[in-house]
Amino acid sequence: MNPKTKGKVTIRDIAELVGVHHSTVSRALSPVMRDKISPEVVQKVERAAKKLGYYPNLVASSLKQNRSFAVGVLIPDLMNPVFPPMIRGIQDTAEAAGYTVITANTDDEDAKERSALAMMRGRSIEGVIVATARRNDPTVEECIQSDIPFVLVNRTVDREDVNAVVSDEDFGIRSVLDHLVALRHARIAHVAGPQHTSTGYHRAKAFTDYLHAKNLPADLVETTSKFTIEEGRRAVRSLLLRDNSLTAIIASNDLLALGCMDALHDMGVLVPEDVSVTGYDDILFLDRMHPALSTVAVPKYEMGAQATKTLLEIIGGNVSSPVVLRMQPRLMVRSSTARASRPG
Amino acid sequence: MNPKTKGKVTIRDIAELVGVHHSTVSRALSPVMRDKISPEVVQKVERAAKKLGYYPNLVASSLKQNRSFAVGVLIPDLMNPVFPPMIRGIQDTAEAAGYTVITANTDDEDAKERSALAMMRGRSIEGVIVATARRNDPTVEECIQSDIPFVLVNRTVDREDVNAVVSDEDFGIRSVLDHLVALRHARIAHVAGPQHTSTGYHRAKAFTDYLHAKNLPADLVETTSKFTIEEGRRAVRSLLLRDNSLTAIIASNDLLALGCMDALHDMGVLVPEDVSVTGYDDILFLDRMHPALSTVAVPKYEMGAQATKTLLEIIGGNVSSPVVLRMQPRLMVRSSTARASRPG
DNA sequence: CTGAAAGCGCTTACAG
DNA sequence: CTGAAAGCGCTTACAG
Repeated sequence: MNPKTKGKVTIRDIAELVGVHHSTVSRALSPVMRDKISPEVVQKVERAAKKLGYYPNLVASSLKQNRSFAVGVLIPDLMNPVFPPMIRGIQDTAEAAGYTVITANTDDEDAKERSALAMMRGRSIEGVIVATARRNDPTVEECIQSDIPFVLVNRTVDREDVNAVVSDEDFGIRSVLDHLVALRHARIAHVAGPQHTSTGYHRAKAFTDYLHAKNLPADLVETTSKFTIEEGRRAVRSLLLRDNSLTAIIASNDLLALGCMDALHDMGVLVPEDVSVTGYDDILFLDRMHPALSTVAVPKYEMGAQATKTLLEIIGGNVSSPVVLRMQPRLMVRSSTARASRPG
Repeated sequence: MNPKTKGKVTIRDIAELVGVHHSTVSRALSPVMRDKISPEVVQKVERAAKKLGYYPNLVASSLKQNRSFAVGVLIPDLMNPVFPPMIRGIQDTAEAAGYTVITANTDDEDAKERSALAMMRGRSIEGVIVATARRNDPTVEECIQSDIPFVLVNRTVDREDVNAVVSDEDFGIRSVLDHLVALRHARIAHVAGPQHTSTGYHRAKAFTDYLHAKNLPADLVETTSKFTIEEGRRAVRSLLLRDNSLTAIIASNDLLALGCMDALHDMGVLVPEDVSVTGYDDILFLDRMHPALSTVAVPKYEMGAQATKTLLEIIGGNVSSPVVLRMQPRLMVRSSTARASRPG
């Protein structure tokens, strides 16, 4: 049962027990080399391995093969509800391919990002999935410089020669605007996310582009410095101070939208009777809130899974030229949006 | 800038550049061995390392030292909102001590649990934090057998010679019952969690113990097979079929409570006017729901942090005798509980 | 089909 | 204070 404590059984112990060279044991245990070994020996080795409670030492194997079968993931904060589904998608896909994933939280701080990447490089990760990218990102530059395979997810960078899996922000924002316009809203505001992120930037751009195309005013934009509830509160107050004729607010993500609803509630403004509010991402439990937040659902799990598949292909050398994959998001109409209180 | 691509710079490259033996480089780069090397050499080595863009190969170092500076974490599912804060507590604490964490989802399936542990052992993790324990758990037995340092978190096992960080279930359930009794509830039901988990079991036990002590009936207990919303729905229907005089339901966790509220809503039973409902854990956004769920808050981040500290101490050889740490939970009264509709 | 040898990049007693 | 050697547990050309 427990022949040697501390899991110190090596390939040499098996070799000794079976009476062959340890290189033969190595081959017998390797799925790809196994067919070069006689079936009887393979069987003996397997039995002995089981009997001794052998676990292959992956770190020795990594060192020799110069592969770690590990990938890194950089996210801002695990506690932000957008990420768990994305990471689960990454983990499931990586694991199915025999890879381990190492996740690090950067809190969107440059120092943490650098040290996380350094740690990952030290662990010889074969590639990295980056969910923390800013439009101009030093970490991404480092990956390019150092030839580390990487795929961006959720956010991307301005340069277009990289692999990325993002949501189609333009489509998402247009769906929201179509919906709001159909509800007769004319004074629509935007609580924009940080402009150094592709999500914040492209959603804001989609917003103004749409309104300009329809000859509607696009002056009601308040930019935030972080995708947080607090920033959402602040933005709404500032917006209402500037112009209280607005009847709808499109927030750049759900957390900002939640902050908007909080502040509106505090000011006695009713959602959706007085003002409609929308979010983006479709995080957990939005449908149970009061009012239930209308939002744009992005396929978080699938994005993680897809990014991982792409990364694994790059690692495998199937060097498709860089491509950004735009996943189609879906408008979720719930009860935070209604007919405009003051139709345009 | 980029002297060698692919991060292949080794200690030998530095040695060559500086003109010393590679073992000297190793010493100069090691915080603990550094003082055995002349300051000038140390400086030269550091400069050369920076110039060449050197990253220490942690896998080689691990192999030699037989330490990996990595710990494993076993959780059921990252997407269950109880876990992200716990894992963040684990990651922050581990990282501060120079450790990397590898997380695996087991979906409470035995096969996944075993293969996850096998993978972690292969990666020479120095210890593991287990959030998936059943009261009688083969994985825990394996850790004991194999002398793998481990700490349980959230759930524990029946045997008491293990380290565990859990919430004080008895205290938590008593707080809820005190609150409900003060609101004049007399027919109180319990939607119990799976009895093979310590949380499900101890919360149920606390429930019946309390009522017995107060000479109140404790017959309204419905046991579920999983901590899920669906099981919560099912349990409530079954409970109401058995006895519709109940005025309050204590669910074993928040997900079950959410399911209870859903089913009650579908049946036209008002919460809290007709029936009060409570949860356990205090997951994200409960305060924004409708009605806001009263629950027992457990310090998830702190539990993760504490479990990690304990694990690191065990690894360090500071073998305090096994101790289970019971963190004090806190009753959060919100709007899903109110005065009994039919006082006892 | 199998063995013997070399080596992945480090660390660390052992000398000096 | 520094060098030379050995070795962590594997894998894999090279022979046979």
